[in-house]
Amino acid sequence: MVDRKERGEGEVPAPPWRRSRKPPQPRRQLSQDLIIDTGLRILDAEGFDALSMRRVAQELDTGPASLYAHVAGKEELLELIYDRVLGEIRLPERDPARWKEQLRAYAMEAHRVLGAHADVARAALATIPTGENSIRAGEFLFGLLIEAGMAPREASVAMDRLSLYIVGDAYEASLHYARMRAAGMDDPEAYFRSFVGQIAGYYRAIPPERFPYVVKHVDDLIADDGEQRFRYGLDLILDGIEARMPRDP
Amino acid sequence: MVDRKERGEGEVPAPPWRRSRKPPQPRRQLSQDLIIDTGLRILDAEGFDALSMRRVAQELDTGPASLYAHVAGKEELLELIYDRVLGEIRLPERDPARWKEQLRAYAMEAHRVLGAHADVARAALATIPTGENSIRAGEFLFGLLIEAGMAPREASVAMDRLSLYIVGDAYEASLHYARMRAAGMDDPEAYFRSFVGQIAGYYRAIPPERFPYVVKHVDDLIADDGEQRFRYGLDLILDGIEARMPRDP
DNA sequence: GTGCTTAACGAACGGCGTTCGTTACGAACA
DNA sequence: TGTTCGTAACGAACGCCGTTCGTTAAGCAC
Repeated sequence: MVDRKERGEGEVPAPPWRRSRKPPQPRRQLSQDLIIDTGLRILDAEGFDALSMRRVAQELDTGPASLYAHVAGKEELLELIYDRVLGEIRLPERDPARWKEQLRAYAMEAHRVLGAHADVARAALATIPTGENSIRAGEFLFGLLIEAGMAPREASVAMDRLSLYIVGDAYEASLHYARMRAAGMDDPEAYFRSFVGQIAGYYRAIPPERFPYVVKHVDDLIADDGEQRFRYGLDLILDGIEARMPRDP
Repeated sequence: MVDRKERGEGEVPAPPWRRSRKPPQPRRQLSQDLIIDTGLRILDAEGFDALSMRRVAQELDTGPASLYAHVAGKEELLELIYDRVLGEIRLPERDPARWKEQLRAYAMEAHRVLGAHADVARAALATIPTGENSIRAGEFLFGLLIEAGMAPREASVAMDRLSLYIVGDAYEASLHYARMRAAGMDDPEAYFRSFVGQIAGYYRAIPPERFPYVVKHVDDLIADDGEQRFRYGLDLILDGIEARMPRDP
């Protein structure tokens, strides 16, 4: 069956069972890095729910199957994206004398980075920290606590709890972010006000004889924003760690 | 190809265009409660990923569409299940003099309940607490802190951070549970040992010149189990709160 | 130039949440 | 008692999803 292409009059179409010899495709060059970048871009721009293997593939002008040569699956992709974001965390030289200050600075920096890539936190909690940057952060925290005088075994748990707090808070924040997006808004400020208003209205409507404190202090329940809450909880934890440092005061 | 059922020879099937007048269906009686119960049962038995609208419907011998008369969608179903589980938390009479003790007991009780329904925590973080039982718990914590002398505005944040810690920890634990299930195991003890072994092996294989503390103290990093870690972090937070109670020391 | 490894790919599978339009039950009403 | 009617139940379908299979073709070693 010869198919003559290009302006031959009365061109006979190739029979359907004869698969066309493929138009000259340039064959995109994929790589794990490229896939991670693309995934992160989608995550930032459209949110966690929009991130799918198909969506990534589409962005790269290919089919979903092509990704599997570079990435084991969606879960691994999420872990890789997470570790890439962790790489944005800047770590100072360790200075054990100022351990508390440095621990706070680390937490705020991590909080900032996870906030900048809001939905990455949704991938974070699902992950066991085995990436390069994850270990890098772990070494920093672990080393800092040990050098400050804490026993390694205790330092391990303290580091773990601090990390859980940071990621847990970021996760919660990302859910609000998702709700905002779902509501079609894009100004966090406006969303915060509308959300807080809704909650306040709801709380004010519940029976005060059963839940007197909640109803009475609605305004206090919604007073602080995410940033202030994060700092408060962070200080709780840091003070607790300080109290456990040997020979501190 | 006629398949004649059960010894009635040559039974003529109804013509396809004549829709059968419906066999006498009892028409199951659905209800929101029944749906929540079923969902929780699936969650406990098969895990978060197994919970789907279709799976719930199948369990109730119906189609997924039938559920939507009682439940707005999957998200609402998850919130309802979560609130139901919160209902299992037993709350004591408030005794402000023993606020710290009661706060710890609450945390351990909540931890226990969320542990008993492992994957519910996966639904919990995604939820904004508006359920009856959620408010009940909030009223308890909020009231306890205020009666113990904390300003309502600060009590609000402290309660929020404590709750985040409890749920965040449960969420993390549930992910390990899911991994265990995915690995085909069903003994948490055995899983814990195998998991810890893997992590230890991995950490021991990383370059010690770059990550000296992590490599040197691998054994300390994997020493404590989830229960011990939870208590440690809980005490960090409670001590921090105590330090902020007016005229306490 | 030839063989071989392997990235890229098209198509399909089974599952998902949700919606649409229809059916028939049971209560309200005549 | 007979009829109407709101609505729970439902079957089917839509448009997604993650992943796998088998094929194709590009680039490299020889």
